[in-house]
Amino acid sequence: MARELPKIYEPQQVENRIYQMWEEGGYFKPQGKPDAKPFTIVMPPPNVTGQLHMGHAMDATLQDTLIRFKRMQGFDALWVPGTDHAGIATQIKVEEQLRKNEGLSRHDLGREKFLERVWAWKHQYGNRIVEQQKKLGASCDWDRARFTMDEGCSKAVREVFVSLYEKGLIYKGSRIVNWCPHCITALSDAEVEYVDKPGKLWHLKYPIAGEEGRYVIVATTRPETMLGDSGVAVNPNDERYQDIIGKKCILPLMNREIPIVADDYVDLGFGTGCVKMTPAHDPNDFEVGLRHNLEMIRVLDDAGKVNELGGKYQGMDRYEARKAIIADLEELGLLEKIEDHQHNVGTCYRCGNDVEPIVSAQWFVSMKTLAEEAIRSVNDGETKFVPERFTKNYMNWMNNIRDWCISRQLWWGHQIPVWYCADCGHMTCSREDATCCEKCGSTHIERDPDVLDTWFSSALWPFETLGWPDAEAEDLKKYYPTSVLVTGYDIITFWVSRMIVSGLEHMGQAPFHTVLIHGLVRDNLGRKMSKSLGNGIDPLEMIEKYGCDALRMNMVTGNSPGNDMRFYVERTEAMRNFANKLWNASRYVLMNLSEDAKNALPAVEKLEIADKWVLSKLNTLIAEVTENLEKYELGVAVQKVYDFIWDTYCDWYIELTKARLYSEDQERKETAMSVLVYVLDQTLRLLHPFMPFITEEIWQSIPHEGEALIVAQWPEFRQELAFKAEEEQMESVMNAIRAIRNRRTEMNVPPSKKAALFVLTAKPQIFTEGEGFLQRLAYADAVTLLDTEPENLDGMVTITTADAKLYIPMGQLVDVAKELERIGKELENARKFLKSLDAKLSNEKFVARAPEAVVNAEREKQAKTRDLIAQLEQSEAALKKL
RNA sequence: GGAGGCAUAGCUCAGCUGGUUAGAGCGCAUGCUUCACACGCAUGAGGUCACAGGUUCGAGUCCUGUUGUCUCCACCA
Repeated sequence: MARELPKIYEPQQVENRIYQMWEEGGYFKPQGKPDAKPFTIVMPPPNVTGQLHMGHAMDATLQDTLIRFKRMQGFDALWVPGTDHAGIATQIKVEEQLRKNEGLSRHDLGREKFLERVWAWKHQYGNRIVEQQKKLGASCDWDRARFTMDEGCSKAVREVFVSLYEKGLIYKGSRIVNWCPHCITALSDAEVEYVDKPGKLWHLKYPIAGEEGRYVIVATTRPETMLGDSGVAVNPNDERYQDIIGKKCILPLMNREIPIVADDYVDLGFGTGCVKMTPAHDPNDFEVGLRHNLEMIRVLDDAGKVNELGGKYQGMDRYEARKAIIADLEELGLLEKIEDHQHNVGTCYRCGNDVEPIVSAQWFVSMKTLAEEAIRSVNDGETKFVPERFTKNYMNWMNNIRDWCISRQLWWGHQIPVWYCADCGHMTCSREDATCCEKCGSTHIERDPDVLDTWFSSALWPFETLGWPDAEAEDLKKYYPTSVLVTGYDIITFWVSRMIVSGLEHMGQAPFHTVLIHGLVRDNLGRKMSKSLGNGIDPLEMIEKYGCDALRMNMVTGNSPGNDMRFYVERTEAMRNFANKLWNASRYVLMNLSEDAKNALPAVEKLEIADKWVLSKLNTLIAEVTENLEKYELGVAVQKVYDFIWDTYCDWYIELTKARLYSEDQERKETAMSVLVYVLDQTLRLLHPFMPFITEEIWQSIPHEGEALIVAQWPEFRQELAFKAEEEQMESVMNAIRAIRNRRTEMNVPPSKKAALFVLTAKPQIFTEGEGFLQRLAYADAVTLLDTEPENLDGMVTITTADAKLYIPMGQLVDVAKELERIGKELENARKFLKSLDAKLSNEKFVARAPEAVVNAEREKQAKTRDLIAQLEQSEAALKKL
């Protein structure tokens, strides 16, 4: 059992082996007893094209920590993994490859052949991200892994589309959509990134029809759209323009008569107060156009070039056309002025090109009624956000909901299940692939070429992964609704809110009761990690260098839910050091362990004060950590475990046991060993959700029952191990020890030299009980324990700690003046503190209203501080005599 | 324009429902090869908890305002 362990912990030697052991042991599958409550998490599916980044590391760590915690608590814990087909991202990736390797575009191959290529790509590379997640220690049930384009998900998507269509919640309509002329597809609102850019505001003169020499002046940032103008609008309350409302003006260059209308949309204060209306190329103009029956003239094609309605500008791209139009207007004297204008330009989140609002026929989900239910559900507390403030975020979006454009002009994705009849024009929307028109029976039908927005399938994730639409699927019945959803705040609207909507609509129940939101991982300057900045830190590299456990610890320590985190390699390093600390503490235990040692606590009578102290502290730790984890305060929980291991267990308890371990007293030695092993075992359990690998590795080496730590039982508070009194006594001993060390350091006493500090304690029994340990800790040879007060106090300085008095022979003081100064400072502090306590305690209101415990504590402090001051004064006086 | 976050030690951040003389990691200073660990041990320096008010016996913690900073949503031609 006591095997030779290397001095330095080497995660690389351990992690893969342990992970394999877990996987082969089937421990990632739900482990609950038949009556166990389920605890389910569905993993936010990463893109198949994805490369593991710090965001994934954060995501996975939090989820894995929760799952492992609940698994150990005895829940039937299930973590469902999967990947997302990621429409545009994947398609572009394969297209790029195609172009690079074969010089072909997707059109050269044709839809069917191209899709074969994408699938081939998926089969070759799609598992990469999964393998990378395993490096994070993710304990997902990989056998249940799903892909948003697999058969089951496709069925779910089809079912949802058709059923929403049948309910009239999906419709095809002309709307202004965000169009990317480079990617040649519509983008949802969320896929547009607004970038502040310097631009120009061109003031154009439109002649008023029939009134020679009179103009309206309109301002625009996109003059090329004037080709499609079908009106000019002013505010109905604008006194400047009352007389021209209802008149017409001549659209320059196109020589078209367009009406001047009045609409509230126009802001009196901006520009000239006259706005050109281009209903086909601006969302606001579109709305105004509908109200006033303005013509919809689309002048740009899908690639952003001027089309046949653009007169002589046909064929130019939008920027060329802009130049040409400005030049022409200037020549005609119709360019009033040009102003610099800073404005927010929508750009494609993929390619970065300016988005062009274009009117086109797209599919939409009517969100209004769906959103109402989603709002109600969260209001009723069926789903809670942690931290709570993100509820506002969610509500804000839901309350201002707009219809969701779900069609994308791509090939990779779920193709829209609608067929158009060439003969009667009817649309057939069907769960099965249609072979003929459902209305006229014609076989001249053609399927809609568009595919669905990737988020359309992601929105179904919590139930499609569990077997839906098969309502009888076992997993669905058992694990839906899921428990917690863990994700970053950046996709609350994209994803979380849409899952809530779909869960309520199709399952009749919100998909999870808690949404745990985390922040973004930023670089050490606070910037987002991104490819273009090249400031990303590769989690796999960190794992290779410091170990997975260290990286995971970095993700949870010192971070609170919803807040961003700056990534400091130093922190990972610190966590690596912590792993090593734990490793060596365990080595110490194992080295001293006898062959036949068992993991059982000795009888209470045999426990010594230090044992009771550590057990009692452990007890508190268990209660607190469990509570923190249940409240999703992972950062607080892990900090406590960390402190316990390093401070309580290593720096104090292990040191306290040394005297016994190296003594001849076999019984005392065994007691200490048993407690050492017991506390280590319990601590490993508490730490396991955070640092799964090293804890499992160590746990396998110490005496244990059960197969693996991953499925071991979570520790519980044990009333019989709460030793309040001993805990306090031990703390007082520790304070004395600290004071001794402090004196020694201040007096520059080298360890080899006796400091000749004499300790008298108010509780001598504490000190006499385990002589050995005090000596050791205080550099024993330098301390003499006294049973009674020294008879002659002359030549002694007295220092008082909470429960002990330290007598220091003057001769040992290196510098009397320095010591006097120190005492002076301490006195000053103590007097100040006492004054504040006196004031507090003489305040009747405080005594009357504060809880008794608080008042008593203050009284106690007051007494102690008085004592302290007296002792300090005594020392001061003694020193002054010298 | 609307909403929200953050502001605590040199740096990065914890601090739960208000209650010890405010904490950690890193960094810094001093000493230490003490028989688990120098990826270590010990000791220490360093903070009017952004500013101004308010509530309270009591505020880093709750409320209001100010300043700085970041983010989300909407997007004005």
